[in-house]
Amino acid sequence: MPELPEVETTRRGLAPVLANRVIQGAVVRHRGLRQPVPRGLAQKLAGAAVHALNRRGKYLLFDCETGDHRRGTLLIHLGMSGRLWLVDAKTPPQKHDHFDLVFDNGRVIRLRDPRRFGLVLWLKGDPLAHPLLSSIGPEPLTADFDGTVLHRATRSRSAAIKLVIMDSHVVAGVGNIYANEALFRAGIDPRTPAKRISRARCDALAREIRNVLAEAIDAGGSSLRDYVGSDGMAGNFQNNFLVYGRSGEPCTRCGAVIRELKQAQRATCYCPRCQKR
DNA sequence: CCGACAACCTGTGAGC
DNA sequence: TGCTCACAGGTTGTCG
Repeated sequence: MPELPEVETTRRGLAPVLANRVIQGAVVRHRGLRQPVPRGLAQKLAGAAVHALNRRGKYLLFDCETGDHRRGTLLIHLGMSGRLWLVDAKTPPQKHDHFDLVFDNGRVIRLRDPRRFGLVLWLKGDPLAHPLLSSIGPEPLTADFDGTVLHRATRSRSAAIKLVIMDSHVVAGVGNIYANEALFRAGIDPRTPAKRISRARCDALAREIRNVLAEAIDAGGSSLRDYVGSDGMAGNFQNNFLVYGRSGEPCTRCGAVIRELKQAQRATCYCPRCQKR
């Protein structure tokens, strides 16, 4: 399931499949995603070459050149329950298989998304200028993001730090799990008002956000083929969660009992002893 | 600008 | 076994 590390894992798994390939066609079985899948998308994609597969936050960007030599971007977001599977053209679609990208070698990238919070769009021109992407914050794994950036972005925010690092306009791609994990690693109470966090602790938090995301990508990367193949999620970083899903268990660092509460209707797990305001 | 909250949708597991 | 409820890895829009 799709947090930034899984999206990146998916990207890395699919990129070699796309290299030097032409899209033969596309199949739209259900247009009712977060936004309607645009009419005419399949015709637009037929005959297009994919030059690259990029990622921005949790969005996948297929950089395409259509049959009439126009540049465009197929934008896919996996929402809460979306996955991309690599299958053969003859594989029968199952329930919730809403979209296929069919390649000239008979391989198919298939989107399965039960909850339909995902997105399939066609963007003309500069994709990063599209409203969905233009206001996204810095990529956490590039030099665009560090403690200085985080400190500046949090000065006006009285909301809890966990909510602020999950705000995609502050930093791209930090979801519920990794927000919890990064705050534990940085020793910060998730309820702390963001503006009250010192420069030094912003440094630590930015560093731990980067660390946990990078480690998770490495863990997913160890079983790339399985993930993008047909066996579903094969990353193993879930074994490395230190707080998420561990309420009631002893903290791995200090032994105190991990607690759970709700912030904006999302589960927050934290160690009451290791994490300070 | 900021924060709180509802909305979108289906599947799953717990509890009765 | 079956019902109801809470909850799930995300994002956007609205309202005060």
